[in-house]
Order: sequence, then C-alpha cells, then structure tokens
Amino acid sequence: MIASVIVDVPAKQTDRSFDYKIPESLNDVIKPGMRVVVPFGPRKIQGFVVSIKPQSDFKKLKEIIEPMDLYPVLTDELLELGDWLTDKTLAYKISAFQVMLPAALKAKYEKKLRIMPSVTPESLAAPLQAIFKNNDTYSWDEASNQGLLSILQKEANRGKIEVVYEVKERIKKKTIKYLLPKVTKEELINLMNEMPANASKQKEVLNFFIDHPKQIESRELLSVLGISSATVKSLVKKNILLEKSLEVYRDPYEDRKFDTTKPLPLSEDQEKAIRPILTTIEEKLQKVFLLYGVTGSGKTEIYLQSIQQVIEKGREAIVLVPEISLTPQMVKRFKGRFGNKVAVLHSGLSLGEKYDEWRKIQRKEVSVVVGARSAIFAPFENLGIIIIDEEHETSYKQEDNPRYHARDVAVQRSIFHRCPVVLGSATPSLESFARAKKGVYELLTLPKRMNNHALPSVQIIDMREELREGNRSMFSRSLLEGIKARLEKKEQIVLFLNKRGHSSFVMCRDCGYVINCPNCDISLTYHRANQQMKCHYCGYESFVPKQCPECSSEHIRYFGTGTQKVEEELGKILPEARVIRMDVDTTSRKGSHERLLDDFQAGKADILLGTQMIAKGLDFPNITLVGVLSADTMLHLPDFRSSEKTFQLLTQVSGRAGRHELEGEVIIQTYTPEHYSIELAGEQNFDRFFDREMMMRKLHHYPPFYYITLITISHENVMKVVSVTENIAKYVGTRVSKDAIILGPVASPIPRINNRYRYQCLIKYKREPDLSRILKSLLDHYQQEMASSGLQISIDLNPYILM
DNA sequence: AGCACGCCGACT
DNA sequence: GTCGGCGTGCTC
Repeated sequence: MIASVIVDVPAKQTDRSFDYKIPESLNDVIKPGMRVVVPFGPRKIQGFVVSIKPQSDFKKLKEIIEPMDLYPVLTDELLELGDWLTDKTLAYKISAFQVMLPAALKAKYEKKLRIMPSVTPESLAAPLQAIFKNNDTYSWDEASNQGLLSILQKEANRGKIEVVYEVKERIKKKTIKYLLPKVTKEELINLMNEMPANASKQKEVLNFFIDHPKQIESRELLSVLGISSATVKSLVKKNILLEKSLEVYRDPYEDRKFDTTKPLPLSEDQEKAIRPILTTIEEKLQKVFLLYGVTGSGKTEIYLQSIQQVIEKGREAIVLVPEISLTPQMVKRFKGRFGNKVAVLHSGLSLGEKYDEWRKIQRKEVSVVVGARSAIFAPFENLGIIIIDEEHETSYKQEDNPRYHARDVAVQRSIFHRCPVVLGSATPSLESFARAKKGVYELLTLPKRMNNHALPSVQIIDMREELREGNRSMFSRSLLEGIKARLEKKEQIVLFLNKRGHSSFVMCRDCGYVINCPNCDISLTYHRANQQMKCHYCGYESFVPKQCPECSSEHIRYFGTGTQKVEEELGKILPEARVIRMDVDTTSRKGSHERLLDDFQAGKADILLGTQMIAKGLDFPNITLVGVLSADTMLHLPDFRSSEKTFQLLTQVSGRAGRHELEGEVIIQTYTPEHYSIELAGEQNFDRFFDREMMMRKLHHYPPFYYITLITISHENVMKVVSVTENIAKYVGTRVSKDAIILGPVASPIPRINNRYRYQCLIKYKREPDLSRILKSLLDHYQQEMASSGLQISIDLNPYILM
C-alpha cells in the first residue's frame, strides 16, 4: 500500500503530499492521521499520513522508515479541518496540522556524523581520533563550531564517516518506577535468612517487603530505608523484586482539591436562555447562539448546565476562555462541577503538562476541555457543544500562520458534529452582534444581574478640568475621595491602569527625545528588573544613557504611567492604604497570580492595582469602587476597532464593582469624555454603542460591512519594499471587482522591525469569491524572490491587528 | 527548509 | 589546475 504524506517542510514547493511505500511489516499499522518518519532527499524528517491508497503515479517510491505513533494523532475530522484551515488562511498544510497538536509532538531533528562500523578511530585524521575513540557519533553543530567540518568531509569522501539524520520526540512520557516482591512472604523470610550477614541493606529491604507486600514507588523506598539504588538493583537482578514503570500524567492541579458544586437553580432569564441551547443539544442540530448577558448575569451557570446535558448524552464539550482569564478561579468552577472529567489547556503549562492534558482528551478520559484558543482543536470525536466565553476577545485570533480565528474553527467543527456553538459576552463583538441581529446567530439575552443586583453607578471625570483647577496628580479629586471613603469603611478598591498604548519608555524631559530601537521604528521599553531597555520586536537591549543623546541633558528618565509609579504615588498620598500590585512584573512567577488574588480576597489589602489582567473574572464581594486611571490610552491607536476595544474594556472593568450585596461605584478618568465609546461605556449602554459604532463602520467601509485583508511586505531595502507593494496593489487592483477598495501602498504603523522595512496594502471588499485564488497566484509569483532575496509577504484575511 | 549540483573568480 | 562563492532546482 501507498501512503500520501505531508512532510514537515514549511515551504511553497513542498506544500503538497508525497507518496511513500508502506513496508510489508507495517501494512496494518500505518493509518491516516499518524506521524511517520520518512526519507526526504538525503535527510529523514517527520510527516503526517493523510491518506492510504493502493497505487501511486510516482515510480521511484521510497519506503516509510517508521511510525511515530501507535494511534493516529489526527482524526479524520481534523485532517479534513486541516484542508479547510489551509484554504481559509493560505497557510501551509504542515503548519495547519502542527497548530492542531500540542507542541510536544513536533519533531526535533539532529544531524550527526558517525564513524563507519568497520573503521577504527586510529585510522582517521589525527584531530578526529580522540573524538571517535569513545563515541561513534559526533554532533554536526559541534563539528561546525570546532571548525572540523572540512576534515570530516574528507573522511566522508573516503567512506570512513557518514552523515546521519535523526528524528526525535520532543518529550518523553513521564513514568514512575515501582518495586514489588516477586515471591511470597514465606519465601522472602527464607531468602532473608539465607542471605550472608554482610548484605545488611538487602536484608532491610526484604524485611520491609515482608511487612509491606504491596508495590511501592522506588523513590519512596530509597528514602524511607536510606539506601542507594544499587541495593535494589541487585535484588531485582536476583529475581526477588520486580521493577515496573507506570506511565503517569503530569498533573498541574495534582495537589489541589476542588470543592464539588451542584447545579444552581436558574433565574427566569437564565431558564429562558438555556432552553434553546438544550433543545439544540437534544435534537443534534448545528446552531450558533450569541449569549449576550451583562457582567454578573450568570452566564457561567448556563455553560455548566449545558455541558451537564452534553455529558449525560455521552458527548463532549470544548470551552474556550481568553488566556488572560484562564485563572485558577475559572478552572475551579469547571473542575468543581465536573471533577476529573475536565482537562485544562493553557500557555502556563509546561510542554509535558500540555501534552498529558491533550492525551487525556485523545484517550477520552475526560469529556470537557477548558482552554485558550488552541483548545478548539481538542481531538474529541463526539462533540456536543462548543462554548466561547468572552467572545469579543481579540486573543481568539492567532496572529501568526495559520492566522485562524477560533470562532470560525468552532463553527466549522460544529457543522461536522451537529452541535451548538455558544458565544458568550457582556460586550459582544460588533461582527457577532450584527450577525445575531440579522438572524445568522440566535440571540439569547440576560439583561439583569443575578439576584437583581444593580449595575454600578458610573462617573466620568474630565482630567483636563482637573488640570485646569490645579490638580496635577494622576488621581482626580472624586477618585481620591472615593478611595478614602472606602478605606474608612473597610471596603475594597480596584484601580485599573490601561498600559497598552504607552508602556514605560525612556524620554528626555528637556527636549522630548524618546529612545528608540536602532533596528526597529519603535521606542524601547524600560525593564525595571535589570535596569535595561528592551525592544519588544527584535530583542535589542541596552542600558539607559546618562545623558540625552540629542541635547546632552541629564534629565533623562523612564516615563509612562506604569503601575509601579501609581503605587509610589499612592504610598505618598495614602500611606495607610495596603496595595497589591498586579502586572507582568509581579505575576511572572508560577502561582503568584493566584496568591495575590487570594491575599486580596482574604482582605490583606485595600487596593488592587493592575493592568489588563484584572479586567476580567474578578468576583469579590467587598469591591465597591473601581477606578480607571486613564480611559483613553488605547483610543488613539491606529486601529478601526479602537473604539470598540475601549468600550469593551471599560464595561468589563466596571463590572468588577458591586457584584454582591454592597453597591458598586465606578470612576473613569479621561481626557476625552465626549468620545462616544467612553460616554456610552459610562451609561453601560451597549445597544446605543452598537448603533453608533455600526454607523462609523459603514461610513468608513470597515467590518462588519466589509471584509478586509491585509498584505504586509517587508525587506531590508526600502526601495524594494515600495516597488513590490506598488506592484501588488496594482496586481490585486486589476483583478478584484470594482466594488473593492484598495488602500496603499502605505508604510506599516511600525515601519521597520529588525532592520526590515514594512509596507502594507489593505483590501476592503464585500464579495470576492476569487480573492483567495488571486492571493495564491500572487504568492506563487513572488515565490523565488521570497526564497532567495529575503522578501517577505504575509497575508492576513480578516486581520485583528493592523500593524 | 536543507541539500546537491553547477558554474565562475582568487589562490597554492 | 582547485577551492569555494552562492544562484537554481529538487525532495516521493
């Protein structure tokens, strides 16, 4: 039989299947969806079997070397989904497969030099003798570093050395070694008595097993008896003890207990919202629901009870949660309800932990997966529901190849499995809400908070006014009063700082000169930890200069209203307030995120000060004031979604206040109070915001009225970039319909990264069935230049970041 | 992406 | 005459 294989070479020319003969011995072993090792040119590489057929058009077939899996890692559905994904994103097939699997399954390659078996080290050139004296292989990279390649090549030509390629697994399955007696208790006693007197340690071991005949983890035995593994080894050799390895999962939540929860009684609104979902599950229909419920309206309980129903039907559930809110709190809610039927996938896990969670899914040992974006590819075969929480979050769009949106994948998979997709949000994306209004999605609404708690009152403070009245601090008078009042009443405060847009850069106070990266047109970010400035795009690092390079002033210092600065300021004005700061610096260590939140919940602090990461999911009864220090930092980004993002963020943050008995208050500080996204966030009026923003989008030909596609071209030479971009704009322009609008060529918002100049071209269109084909031929046309002269063309159909 | 093959310049 | 530069084209 013949296997069609997609090889692990991400390039235009190899983006197709290659046929291999399946060796006789592997005839019923090799299945579609398996990883295999195949010869490719002179090398050995990994590949995915996509299909098996009786014959091939190709004559000189090579054989598959070996399978890498016992069972396929990709189901038929996922293989098919790979085709769909490559079609939608113009990515390589191999990248599509790779993105669907845990990184642990990606092959690692090694290139080595090996001395031929019949050759003795002494017969090699002098510098090589020592190397091959004790080893028969030597790493290629090492040889290259030592400058030994040319000698080795000569030996290779004489047939004394050969080049070997190896394909290796990235990680091993974790095993634990156990020991148990191989003989009966009586025999153990006999054996012990027969042992020579000097074998005291071995006697101890036997004695132990006489009292404890069950198997024990060998590590534990060694530490209990204080013996070395040599003692055990000899007993194993004598066939008295048996050593066995058991495969175990690396369980990131191993030592945690989750209190079990029972389904809560639903409110009338919840009841009304869940009914259509349950019916859809019951009738095995494919349908997309938009669950639009204000913050604190009980969306999670709807998710939980829908999943309950799915599990009872013997089917499986995928729950997507934005990375940032995939906190232990969130995990607790699912593990609490469904116990060990839940797998969790997020970026905080190690490679091995992710792999193990994935294997639980593959082996159907769990029926629910809670995870970030990539969990949408969980290899379930009987999906009953897909839930995407915080549906509007932009992190569901992957920003490198394949540039997929988890929402689109969810819909595609739901069609295959005939199951509902539930998109939940308090501030739905414009795209989804528009679709719900058109009837493409079914809209479910939860208009009220649980137990009828009122939404917090929101006050918008004009910081220009504050400045005019002589208040130069970062806290308005109202906010300061509010904080003081809460401190007195022993209630808690959340202060939110939106750092995006202007993170901590270094600027000269005299001339305004900002220190930029020498390779990229972007300011360097100050890192307090090592007192250095770093470029987030190319990794360039340097120390803060003592003097301004422009005007030689010494008043050069680190700028930007960072959380540390706010913390300092708070310490000056309100020294009695206890503050917990949460940002990348304080939460980088594993588990620190959770610890800080626990401390805050336990009342060990009055104020929680943080960035993005505290905008979601916090649900503490004692928070009665939320302050947003500057609402408009992200409003001025060059992005047509900036208003939408601002509105969503403000609404989310506001939702942190007054979720329980105590009433909440929100204070938003801004320099542009008249902007509709801020004004309407203040009113918590999504519907008016929606209408208003839709008008803007229509006016400027943006989604959801138009589709957009972004082409970014980069090269070391500016002239080259400009001319290629011009040609591309022209090429596309003559091929699309006249309703399409082409913007560009223009320089990208970040015009240079890592010394490569970047230009872009944006296509807006309503209906271009041929666009995909046009773009593919475009890539074909530039294929050689992209391979040889370092030209890069990236295409994003439906981009979320326009930079 | 690698890697081999192949065709031109500066060296013992 | 040969070592080595990197353009070109192939990999079942």
